[in-house]
Amino acid sequence: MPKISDERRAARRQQILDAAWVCFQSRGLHATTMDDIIRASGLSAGAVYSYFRSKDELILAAVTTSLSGLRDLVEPLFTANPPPPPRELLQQIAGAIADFTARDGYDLKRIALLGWSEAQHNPALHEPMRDFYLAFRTRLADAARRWSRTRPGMDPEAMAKVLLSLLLGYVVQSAILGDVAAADLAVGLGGLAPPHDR
Amino acid sequence: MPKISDERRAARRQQILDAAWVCFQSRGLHATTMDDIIRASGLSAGAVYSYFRSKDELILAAVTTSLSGLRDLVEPLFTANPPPPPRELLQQIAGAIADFTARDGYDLKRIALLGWSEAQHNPALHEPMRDFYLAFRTRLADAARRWSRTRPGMDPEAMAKVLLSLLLGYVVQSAILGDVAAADLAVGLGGLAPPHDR
Amino acid sequence: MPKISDERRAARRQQILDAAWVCFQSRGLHATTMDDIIRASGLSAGAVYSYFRSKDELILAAVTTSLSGLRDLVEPLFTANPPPPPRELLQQIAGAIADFTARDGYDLKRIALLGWSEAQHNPALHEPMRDFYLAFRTRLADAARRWSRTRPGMDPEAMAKVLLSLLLGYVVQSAILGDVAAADLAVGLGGLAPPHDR
Amino acid sequence: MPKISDERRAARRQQILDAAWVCFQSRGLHATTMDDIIRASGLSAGAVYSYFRSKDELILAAVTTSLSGLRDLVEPLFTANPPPPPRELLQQIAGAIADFTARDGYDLKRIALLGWSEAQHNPALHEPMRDFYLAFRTRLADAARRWSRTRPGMDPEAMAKVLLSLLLGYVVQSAILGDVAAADLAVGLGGLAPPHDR
DNA sequence: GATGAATGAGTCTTCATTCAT
DNA sequence: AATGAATGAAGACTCATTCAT
Repeated sequence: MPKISDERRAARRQQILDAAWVCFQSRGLHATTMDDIIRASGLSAGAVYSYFRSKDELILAAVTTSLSGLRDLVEPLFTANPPPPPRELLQQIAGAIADFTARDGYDLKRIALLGWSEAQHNPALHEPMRDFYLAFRTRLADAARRWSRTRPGMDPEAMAKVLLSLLLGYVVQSAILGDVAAADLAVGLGGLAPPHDR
Repeated sequence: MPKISDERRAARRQQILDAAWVCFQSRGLHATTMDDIIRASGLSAGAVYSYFRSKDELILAAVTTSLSGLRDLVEPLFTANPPPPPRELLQQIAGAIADFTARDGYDLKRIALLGWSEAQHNPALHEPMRDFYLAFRTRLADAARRWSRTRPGMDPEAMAKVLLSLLLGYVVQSAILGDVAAADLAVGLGGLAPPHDR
Repeated sequence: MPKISDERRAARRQQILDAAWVCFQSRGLHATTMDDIIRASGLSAGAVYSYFRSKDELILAAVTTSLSGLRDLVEPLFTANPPPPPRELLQQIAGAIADFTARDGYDLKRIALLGWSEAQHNPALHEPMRDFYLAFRTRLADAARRWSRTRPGMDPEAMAKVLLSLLLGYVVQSAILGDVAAADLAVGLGGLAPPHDR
Repeated sequence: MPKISDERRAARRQQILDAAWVCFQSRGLHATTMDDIIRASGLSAGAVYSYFRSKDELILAAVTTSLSGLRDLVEPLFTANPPPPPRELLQQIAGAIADFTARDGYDLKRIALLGWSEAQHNPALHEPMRDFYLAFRTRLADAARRWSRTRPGMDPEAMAKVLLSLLLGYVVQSAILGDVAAADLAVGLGGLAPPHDR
């Protein structure tokens, strides 16, 4: 076979990555064997290893690819000026996460947990993940800063931390309990916060 | 009469469980070998296996023990009548999680991620975990219900989902970004919610 | 099984080493698979790996063990005072090498070639081998120095180099052509050297 | 008519062989992968395989080519009539081996060890090698026979074995200890042999 | 003719678990 | 009851070779 085109190469890579996602999701990162992925990808061991040097590299690629896919989905939501009010923005992002999930048959929410867990002991994974969530939180803080203009005295950083927690927690709760909808966040948030408490 | 008293047995079990936690935390659930745990526990392979039939059983015990430890810590916070206002309760629980973490040198927040991840593919783990968080959320809904009395029109179930998300997300964010304090939740929550958004 | 005695451990090690020698000799260092050795040793993979951490370590042990075995056999030949004349010493050492060979069914001469070859690209092997042959040559130079007393003007270092070459070359020639006896060295040496040439 | 001229074919073959030598020397026969050679040769896998059917064939060609290269270098030394005296001939041959070594950046002495080692388990390699050294020794015996005319009672065959041993051992000692010069052989030989011993 | 992507059998090594002593 | 040596199935990865383009 002569030199393969770049698109073909990229397509093969994606084909392997997709196979990996499916396996990772159904068996977990470590319980998935290379053989699982190889079989699922429909390629040979050698072919898979010519695209990804090791299982670790495959895990890294799978997680970072997923991260950047999520970013592409969420990024547009931050361009509105002025930003939608907190609860609406929250619902939009949570909705985007849920949509991403539906795509291609694997559940981002469940897979996110795998990545977070792995990142605890895998610095090569932790670093890009940290960068991603930091950048994400910065976006949220930007929005919070603009909300705060109309009502001073707020702490945009803390608001961003709360918003991010809400989203991350939504993912966890969905993965474990499975009965949380994006809309619940907005609705539930309405009942909390001042002036009700205290 | 057993050659080894029940207390001694329980102590041995805990000794193994502690060793397992330390290993799990620093290496991850799957990357930790039984040999790691055996060595860390200071016992022999046979001894460890006489207390836990398999690695899976050890993982299960480690996770459920940790879950019930957390419950014991959080439970008292729900007994106050009337319950503290949302933001205060939130901070108390988050504080308890952080305290639990500090205990014994292992970080519950980081370990929680391992358990959630594992539970995605381990039904024996998923079930008790689901039960735990469901019970936890019920507690939160109870509190929400009582808050709602003074101000009707709220949705206690949705409020509980938001509170739980906030707490779970706090754990994730702490584990990945590491710069979130229990107090941030209360502060940040103040800036969100009505009447500001719309 | 309780703790194994040191002798038993050493015996097991030797058992594996013997199996390795047989395989190495008949298949070569690299063409021998760990599975070959495992099967030949009559133990399990895990058992073999509990005695030798890797194939490289096994190769190293096999070669250095053989080297020190040879040393033990040759060392006594250097204790005679005064040393036997060159041709006699040569024949004694070559004879010892041949004897070593006969022992236990593997041929040191053929195996030596494997070790030399491997040492070219394996520093961990090259170093002890270099040390061994350097020490060996020092012994030869000591003997040469004593011969030189009765007839000055000789160069003991060069004589040692020649003697060592003769012995090493005897091994190579035996391994490749197979028709050289220890006695040939002494006989043939008689025809060379002054005053005949020039 | 072939698309590629015979000279071009021969040049390509040599190009591959050269690449192989460089790889073999620096990594060893087995540790060198076909990919190493392919890359070093600057050709494609298919091209290399069109010149050599297998790695074994490449190894065989590399060794026999090297052997015949050495023969071409040494052969002229045997044409002198009468032959130079033993020590001088020895030094000339050893010098030729060293020169061959210097050529093209690979060291025949180190590579010879690889070939000898491989020949132990590779009959296709052992046979031509045996033939080569046998022929070489015959040349040496011829010379010895002529030396013996002036001084009867010598054993030309044994003398040839000693000379060959000396040369082979010189190669080994150079490869392992690296501090032997061609001249050492002649000098050292002077101190051995009768009438000193006995 | 040439290319180099793909193949897949085979290698080394690990590790949960057992059981003879 | 306790020990820890032994087991062996399985996993990640390599590499000589082929063949579609």
